[in-house]
Amino acid sequence: MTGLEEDQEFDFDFLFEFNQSDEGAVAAPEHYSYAPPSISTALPPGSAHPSLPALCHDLQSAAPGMPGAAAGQPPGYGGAVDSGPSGYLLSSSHIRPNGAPALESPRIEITSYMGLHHGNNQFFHDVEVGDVIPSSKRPPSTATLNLPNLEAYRDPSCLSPASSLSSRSCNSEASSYESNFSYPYASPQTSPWQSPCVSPKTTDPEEGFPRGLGACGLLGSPRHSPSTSPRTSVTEESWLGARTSRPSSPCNKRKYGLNGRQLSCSPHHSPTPSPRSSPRVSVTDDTWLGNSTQYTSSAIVAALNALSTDSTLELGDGVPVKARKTALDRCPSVALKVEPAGEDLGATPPTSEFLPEEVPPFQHIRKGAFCDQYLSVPQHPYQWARPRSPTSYTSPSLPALDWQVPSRSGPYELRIEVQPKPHHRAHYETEGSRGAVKASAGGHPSVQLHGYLENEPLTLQLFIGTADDRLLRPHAFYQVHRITGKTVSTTSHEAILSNTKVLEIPLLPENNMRAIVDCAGILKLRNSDIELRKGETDIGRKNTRVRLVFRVHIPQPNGRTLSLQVASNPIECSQRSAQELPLVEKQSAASCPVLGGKKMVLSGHNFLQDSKVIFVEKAPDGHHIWEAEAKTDRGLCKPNSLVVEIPPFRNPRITSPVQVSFYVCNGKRKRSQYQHLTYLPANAPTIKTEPADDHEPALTCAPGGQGLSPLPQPRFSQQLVVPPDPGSCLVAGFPPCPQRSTVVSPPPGTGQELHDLSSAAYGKGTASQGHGRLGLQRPAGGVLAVRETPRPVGVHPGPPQQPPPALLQPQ
DNA sequence: TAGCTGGAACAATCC
DNA sequence: TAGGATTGTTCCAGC
Repeated sequence: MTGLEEDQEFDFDFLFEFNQSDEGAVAAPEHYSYAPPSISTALPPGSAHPSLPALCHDLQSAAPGMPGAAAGQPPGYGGAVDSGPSGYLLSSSHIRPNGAPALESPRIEITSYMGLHHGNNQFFHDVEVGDVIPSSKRPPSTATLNLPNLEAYRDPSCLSPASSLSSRSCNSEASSYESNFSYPYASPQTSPWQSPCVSPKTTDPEEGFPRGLGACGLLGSPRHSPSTSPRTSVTEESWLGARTSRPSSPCNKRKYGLNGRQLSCSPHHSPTPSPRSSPRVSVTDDTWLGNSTQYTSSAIVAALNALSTDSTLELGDGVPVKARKTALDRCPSVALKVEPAGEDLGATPPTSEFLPEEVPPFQHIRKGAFCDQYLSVPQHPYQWARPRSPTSYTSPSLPALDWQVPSRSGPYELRIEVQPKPHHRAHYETEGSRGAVKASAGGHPSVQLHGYLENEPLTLQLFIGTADDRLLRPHAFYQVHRITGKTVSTTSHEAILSNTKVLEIPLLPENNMRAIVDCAGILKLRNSDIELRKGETDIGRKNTRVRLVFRVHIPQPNGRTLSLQVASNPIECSQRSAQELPLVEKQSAASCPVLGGKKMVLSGHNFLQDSKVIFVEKAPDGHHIWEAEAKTDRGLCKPNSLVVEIPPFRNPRITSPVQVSFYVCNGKRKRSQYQHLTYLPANAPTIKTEPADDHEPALTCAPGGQGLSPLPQPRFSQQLVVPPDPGSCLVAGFPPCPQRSTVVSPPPGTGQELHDLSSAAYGKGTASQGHGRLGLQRPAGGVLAVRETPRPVGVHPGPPQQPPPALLQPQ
């Protein structure tokens, strides 16, 4: 329980309410006991400048409580943000005549880094080549500060696949600093013009900038691409991916892909087709992601991030995923701190919000320099530029996207009123949009913030999150895609936060703080492109399940910002999977007497007459220690429902509830996600077994479930101050695997996260118990936040904040 | 015409 | 290692 104690401690200390004041910012670090200086230990000799710590880290990295974590993390978050940034920014804001940031001497590393970018950076290169944007137009400051971001952001979209050669090499080698930067030049094939940014559509004023600052503006994307491009999405979609033709797999899959229309006609492609020789765009990926930063200490990257004016802009791209996760993701928060405007990152309002006069130097840079990262919004009653109360909205720090944030706190609750359909075929960059995610019953998902009585509109953030057994985090292979058009009634903005595209939707008081999400599609990025990112450890194959993650940042009277988050039920995005894999959306029972025999109705999709339902008990290490096939009533089997008789548990003498998993199997490799069910001791009172529709959180959530619960009860009790959310646990059935595994059924957002946590812990049985990889934290507001520690970065020197892999890894 | 959709071909990868 | 099964990605066609 040592660990537990520590966690608990975190719980209370950890804040998700970010205080715009130093106090708040520092809070986290303090709790973590992070020693800003710790950075130095992690950073390369040169990078360990005192100033960096402040800039670089964020909360993410370490699981609080972990020794390693403590050492690594926080410096950045708290201290860094508050102290560092401001000062740092100030100084950095001064731009050198040449556009390079006026960094202070100690930051030699950074300076050099920047220099590299400047000189070698693809970004710059492109710009020059493209000749699209006069250098004069690019504010030096912007260029300097954003460079990393730009690059990162842009690479994917702008680089032509052709350039991949170099990228590949970079990838593989990832070794030399030079190699990184070299490819732009090295590869003659790289055609700056090809940048997706060139998409005709981009020409649209609205669309143009949005894509990311970097993407377009900074790139100065010529946009002269053939207007013929049929897909509007090109621009948007390409932002991330390497746009090109095919390459997904290591080899080009299709002959025609290279020769065919893609090359010749595809509007997406740059006017100047890239030589076949460079089949892959990966360069882009590498470039944008790992490129510049990959050779740099993550800390430096973070620092750069901090320098970046725009929180939304991130260096992350240039950083190995791992690093990115740990450092960059948080960057936003850090960056925000820097922003005086008082915009919170998450709620990041469009830059447009700031009036030039009002905008601090950086903001200026941010806005003027590059196009906004935000897409312009269609006319709508809601004014993005609508002024916000400066006093309350100044909180600079916001939780990184991979932080686990509760869905409810105090009087507020962010709730998904209408869940999305369990299936939504995502579209590739090479395809046209497949439309917005819809609700099962028709219409679209909707989200509402309850308990908010102010008149100020807020911003609802939406991004695509994972739906696996691990903690919720931005999905590496999917991005939210903004849908526009006549059929879309909801206005939205796009922003990029740590490599993750975020859709920002207004939550208006006049709409009861409810938003109908009819503007969000899902873009699939090629596995090969993502997997090639430095440090990316996730694999795309069969990783086709996502969740819509909604966040809102509520300004508090005390100047802090309260962040709430809720995740939808899982959504299967693969065409084939959606057609073939069984899917359990609901289960009529959450628990059953240990002797079994109880009938349970499963609702979902793709059930077959010969579908089998297998119950399994997993050991902490994930091994199945018991398996039993449930009897199914074939006569009652329908494509959307299945009736099974729960088999008796292997040990009829259990004295405490035991949670097991089960799945529907349609054949080899055609299994549903794990669902959960709790066996109750024979003499124990049945907690409750209700139809899934009832969304009974109970059962599993009952304290009695301790046996299964990976996490100490106290933890949950604190978090789950909230009544079980209907949409959560049991009901959400579908994939919620992890979530349900817990004994608690928290609200969709929070709960899920928590569940994940627990499940992870349970599954792994590792350190998670005590203070596993996750940091369970509790905001000042009393809300706990659980955060998954960053995935270990394979390639780079782990950011200082990185905790020991073992502890960090959820799975 | 552009955006959505459903379906399926083709190729890489897995088993 | 060969071959079938899967899965990912792209293309096509219809609405």
